[in-house]
Amino acid sequence: MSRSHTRVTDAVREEACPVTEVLDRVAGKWSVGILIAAAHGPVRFTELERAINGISRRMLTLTLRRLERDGLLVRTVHPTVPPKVEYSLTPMARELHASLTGLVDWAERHRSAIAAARAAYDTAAERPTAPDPTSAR
Amino acid sequence: MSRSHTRVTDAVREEACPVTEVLDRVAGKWSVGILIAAAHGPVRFTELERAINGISRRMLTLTLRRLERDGLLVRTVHPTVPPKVEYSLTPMARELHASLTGLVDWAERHRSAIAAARAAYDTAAERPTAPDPTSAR
DNA sequence: CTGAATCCTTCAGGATACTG
DNA sequence: CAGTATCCTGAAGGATTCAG
Repeated sequence: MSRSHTRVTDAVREEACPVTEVLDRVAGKWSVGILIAAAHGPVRFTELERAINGISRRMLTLTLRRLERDGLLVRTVHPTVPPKVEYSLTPMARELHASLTGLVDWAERHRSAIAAARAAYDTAAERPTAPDPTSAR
Repeated sequence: MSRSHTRVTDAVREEACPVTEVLDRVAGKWSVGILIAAAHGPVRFTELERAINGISRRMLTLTLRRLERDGLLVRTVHPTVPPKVEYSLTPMARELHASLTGLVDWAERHRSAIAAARAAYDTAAERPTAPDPTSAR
């Protein structure tokens, strides 16, 4: 390991602009979903599992751990049988909520526009050299 | 390929909640950086390359293409020598700007708190069974 | 109910070199 | 200047199984 491959890269990843830093911890495919789902009060593991729609048990656990590690979630274990674990947002995470919903809101508003742009772009890409329909059939 | 591996998964990825959709296009390590950098007017390729700090030429190109494809950036080629290409935000992307800066702002405010939380979490993890120093040495 | 462990595939992304 | 092409590695994430 460390075959002169991660030298400057390491420094950049660790030190780089805050931009990268933000996304690095909200970057997961499920982080935002979980944060939003947990916004309206403590949520149980299974609740999240069913609320998120498509998440695997593994990824739920992993993402929860990461969010907990970064101080965005607090994990409360109720020593009962069966076990009951609740996750809630920290104050820090609550501050993030506005931006997050802003993001989701934006996505919903422009969902179709984006799909259209995508389709248009892809269609154009399939016609590398056909900008002149005047000449043919 | 397609060994009954991506069936339900596909449907989920394509159709799933808007949450996943948002992040899927802002998810890249550099997308947000580029969007913010381009917020204050048309930006040239090289300008971005030097502004972003750490991005490779390849990733810059790829990310630009993806953002263009999703209708967040417009690419304007000035047929000059040497070539000059400018990227600017679409109105749609401008609406996103507030949330994005909100995110970055949040990150800067809590950068140290997150680092601390992380350190604390990791430290705790290294002491699986030592919550009681009253009993020993 | 709430995970942890293992295996495996895909893909983002870095390094490097070449081009119109 | 503004890319494109190729190679390669690590990390993300899905499926599945085992456990307290």
